[in-house]
Amino acid sequence: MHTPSIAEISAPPRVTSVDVARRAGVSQSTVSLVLSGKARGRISARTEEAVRAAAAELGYRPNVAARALRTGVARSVALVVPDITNPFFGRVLRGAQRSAQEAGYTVVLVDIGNNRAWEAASVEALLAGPADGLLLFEADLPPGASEHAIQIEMTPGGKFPVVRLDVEAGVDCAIDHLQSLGHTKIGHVASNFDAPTFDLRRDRMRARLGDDVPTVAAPFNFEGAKTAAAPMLDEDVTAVFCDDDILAGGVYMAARERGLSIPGDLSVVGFDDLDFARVLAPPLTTVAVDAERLGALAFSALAADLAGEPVPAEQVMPVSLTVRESTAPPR
Amino acid sequence: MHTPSIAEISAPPRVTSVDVARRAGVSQSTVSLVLSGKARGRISARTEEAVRAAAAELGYRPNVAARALRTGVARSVALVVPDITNPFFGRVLRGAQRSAQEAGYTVVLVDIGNNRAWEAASVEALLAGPADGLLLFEADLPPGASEHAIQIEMTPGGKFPVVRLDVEAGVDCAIDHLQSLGHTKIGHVASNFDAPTFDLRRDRMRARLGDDVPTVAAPFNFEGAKTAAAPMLDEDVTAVFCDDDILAGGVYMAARERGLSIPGDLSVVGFDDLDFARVLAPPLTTVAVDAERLGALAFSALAADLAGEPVPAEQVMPVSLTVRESTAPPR
DNA sequence: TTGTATGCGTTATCAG
DNA sequence: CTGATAACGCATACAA
Repeated sequence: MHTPSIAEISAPPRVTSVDVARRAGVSQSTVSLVLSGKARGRISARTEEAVRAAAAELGYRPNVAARALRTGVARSVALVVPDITNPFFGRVLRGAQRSAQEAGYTVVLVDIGNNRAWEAASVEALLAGPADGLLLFEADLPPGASEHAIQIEMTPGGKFPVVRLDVEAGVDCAIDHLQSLGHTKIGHVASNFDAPTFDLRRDRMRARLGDDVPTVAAPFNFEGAKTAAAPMLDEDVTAVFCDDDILAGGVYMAARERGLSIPGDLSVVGFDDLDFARVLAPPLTTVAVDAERLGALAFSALAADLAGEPVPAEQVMPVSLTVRESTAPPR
Repeated sequence: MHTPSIAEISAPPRVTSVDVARRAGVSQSTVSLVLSGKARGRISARTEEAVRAAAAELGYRPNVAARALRTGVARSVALVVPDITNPFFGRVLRGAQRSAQEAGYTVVLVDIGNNRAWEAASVEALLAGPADGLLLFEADLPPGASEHAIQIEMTPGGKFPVVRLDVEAGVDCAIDHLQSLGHTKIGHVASNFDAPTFDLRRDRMRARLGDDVPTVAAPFNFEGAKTAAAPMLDEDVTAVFCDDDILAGGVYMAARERGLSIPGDLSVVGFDDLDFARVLAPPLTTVAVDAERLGALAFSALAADLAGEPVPAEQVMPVSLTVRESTAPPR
């Protein structure tokens, strides 16, 4: 029976490897050896057992700061996203965290908050931080920021390996679907956010439908997308492809305002398959992507890089079209 | 002109305070004094200037691990949330981060992922981590996990101060609104997630409408909420109050499936005012809460606690009803 | 098989 | 006003 003293209760009972050593009747280095798994064939089973027991009894937890200082690695990576308020990035983060946890890593999130001014400060904080590597979502960083990074949803050719969605295939299956329904007048509700993934969408749309495909550029929120998309509804189009489900939501609002019915008067296709796509009326046809897997894959790539293993310059993840009720033949 | 050597480019140019000292022609301790702002009246202005200049030229960045080891504080806090995929928590995180950044803190996110099994592991990782304090959203932690914590959306009386929304006022204004419209038969679409904030809603509903208020308990996703809420639509109710907008989304889906019109056949009120509430058809009347401010307030409380300042046992934040088009008089 | 000694980069105490 | 010097807790080369 162990009766904790007042001191133990009120002060953080920081127990160190020295405490464990004392308790187990061995030296501190032995404790370190055992607890970092390097005891194989060096420490007797009996001693090892004693050390583990002492550590457990004392509730020993290695001090990460000390370990990081000594080894030079923090076993932590940073994930930089444009807007954590967007559920898509939440999923990416979750995937990265799940994968990281298995590898004994911690991922710290840096939310740019769609705020360019903020970005500098965020990155600053991050650089000062103990991240061994970076997961950059649609972000570039000052050169020299870190040796190890993976870029997500960027175009290859830069300094770091990239992991991205097969955006071209996404556009293709959306357009294929619309065309097979009989649509010939298709518009593009594009994102006004300057990121390579949206360039890819634009280029693919033009490749498929010509350089003069009707286009509007919309901001990444429902209200803004609604006003930006409105002019598109006056164009002579029977269907629109939206760069993102958020933008599609804006189109729904604009259509409602004008008394246009979806899909009767206008077919709509989104991108991402966010949760709310199914509660829209009618449920949105959209390009589904596995955001969690994207995050997990990005982390794996970074982990490999940190371990000194080779990492492919580009990995692309498949996407697929989820057909719901926002698309129908033109009338 | 400084021509970087190969080594400087390929290896992380980890510059330490010793390097700065050498460059400035002073001792390392002088550098430390200057750069941690403790130079007031101890170091000459000339020396201080020289040190700063050297630090800037070299791009010096204090090593956080070393600092944490020496001082025992990491200037970092952890935020534990049930589900980062929910935009609400994204907003809370952003608020906390904004506030933390101003105070020179970093916030690391721990996403429980609605996964009870995962929770233990997450918490484990977190405890090993360098967090000075904890922001716990709807979470309890093993006692002794940390000395310093703030609980968010919990009931007071526990070990830690709490910051929460004025849920009772939220329920009240929702019910007031519905009653003033003429509704007398009001149902409750409750969350089946076991958290104090939902107990509060339930209790308040009963206080207002009697213990036999028609109730269903629904899971926190559209599809699940839809099936759980369906039976409610067979009840003799003309309006429902939903514990959350997500649940309200489920009600929309169920209503659509049965050919019920909102608000004609059924008035619906949500809670949280998530972004998608406005793109629903019709736009959702809901209790608006300032999630970012909630996060910011929670961090401030924790910072005060860490600084040894007193923290109120409970802080409650106001909410307000946003009336849109999902509510109308019963017919 | 185990223990001793050393240093990671900082901060902080104390002499000078 | 400034410079030695001693920890902080851990990992590891080397000695025993």
